[in-house]
Amino acid sequence: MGTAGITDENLRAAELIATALEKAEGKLPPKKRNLVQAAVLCFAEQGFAATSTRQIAERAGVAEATIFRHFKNKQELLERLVTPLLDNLVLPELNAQAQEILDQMPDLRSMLRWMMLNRIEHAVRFRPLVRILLQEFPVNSGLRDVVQEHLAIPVARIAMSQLERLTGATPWDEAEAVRFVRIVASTLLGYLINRLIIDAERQWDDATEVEVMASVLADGIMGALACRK
Amino acid sequence: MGTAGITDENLRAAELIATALEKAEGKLPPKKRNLVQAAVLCFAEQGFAATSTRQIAERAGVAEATIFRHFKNKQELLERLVTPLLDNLVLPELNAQAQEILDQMPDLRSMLRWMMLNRIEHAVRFRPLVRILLQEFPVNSGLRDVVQEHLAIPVARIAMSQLERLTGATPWDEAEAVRFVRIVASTLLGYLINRLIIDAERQWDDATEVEVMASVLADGIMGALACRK
DNA sequence: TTTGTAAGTAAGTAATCACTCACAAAATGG
DNA sequence: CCATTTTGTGAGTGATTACTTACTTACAAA
Repeated sequence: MGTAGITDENLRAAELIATALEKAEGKLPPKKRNLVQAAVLCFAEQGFAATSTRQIAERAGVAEATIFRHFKNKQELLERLVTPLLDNLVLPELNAQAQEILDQMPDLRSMLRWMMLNRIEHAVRFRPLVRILLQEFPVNSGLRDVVQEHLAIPVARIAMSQLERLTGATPWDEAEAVRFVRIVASTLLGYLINRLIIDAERQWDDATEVEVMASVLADGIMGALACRK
Repeated sequence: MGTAGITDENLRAAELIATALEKAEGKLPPKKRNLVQAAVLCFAEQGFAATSTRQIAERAGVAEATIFRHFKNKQELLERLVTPLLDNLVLPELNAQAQEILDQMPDLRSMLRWMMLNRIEHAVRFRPLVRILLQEFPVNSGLRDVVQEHLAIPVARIAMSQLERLTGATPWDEAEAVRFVRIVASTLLGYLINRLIIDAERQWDDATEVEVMASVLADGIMGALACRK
């Protein structure tokens, strides 16, 4: 079955997300755990506004009122799903493990290659969460703020320092660096949209794809810096 | 006022969209025209699912029933907004005017520069439409099909032929070319998301931004092709 | 055993949803 | 002028919405 694999993967991802949430909030009561998993799947499949609380409750095998025992409203259910995950899962791992490895990368191309593979791996594991973020980002200003503060800003900070270290560009032009970071982030984001949403069924060879992206980006950025001089 | 400018721009864009729609469907009855404009604005601001038919009708100064006089349901209202615009506005202009100019571009970098500036200009003019497409793309499969068939495929075809002409790469590796097209499209899309959604208030100097993007991409792609040999 | 609290729910609430219908006004064509 | 079609609407439809209330059950500490 074409989609069955992805459905299975999403189920596993939802469990992963619930477990990750427990690390932030302490052990969840069983029905609250079910609720979280069901909500993740519904929001990812249909979007936030198109998902009803009744639907979430049914999928979780729980009474609708149980949702409002644990979350004050639907919006809070969404944000309490996303925020702790970004804070307790994406960021610490980014700051601790990744920072060290990144600092050992000898050149821009290796750094980009490792960073992209690492991010893709995570996005695939937490696919439903990524879908929710992509969908709700433009329309849900509460969520947009969360993503900006808890994801975009810290990531940009790390990216800037790595770029400064590896390009050896002096004097350091911050405005231009922001443009480079945006190009790299856009390339990765565009790949993820293809990989996770548009063409999720296809067998993707991440290593090959990343090799091309890292090569183009590293060459391009180095070239742009060189001809400025 | 910070947002007032954008609100005004959106109002003008909605009129533009309605006028463009008239080229496809013939002159619209006045209230239908109002409805189209109101729907565009509501969908762009809040998303499709979060917008009620009542809200659209009120904004258009029209009875709710009038919507269903002209459109068989809410989903059809959305698709009848998007499809004719892509077909009668984006595509012909892309095929006729642009193809000639593109063919005269001497190198990859100039081609990318012109193409990106051209697309950005259009995206800014039709900002609400772009927002709708970005928002509903992941969640609305009907709309996704429309965008794929009426936008992505034709655009990719043109991009591939230009890339083949300007890189002078032989033998021509189609799989690799798709990757290049994806990187270029991702870069442009990422810029548009920043420019139109995340940081819409800011004064953007498109020429400068495009110069950097075109430079990085052209250098990167040429470099990647060269070191393959 | 008592007491307090957290977890869970059946049965509601009023409001809102997309959509229909019967009918009037206006435009159109002969 | 009449006949027909198009455009527009007020007043509804039943279904569904997010959320509440009053209540029971489970469980742990005193």
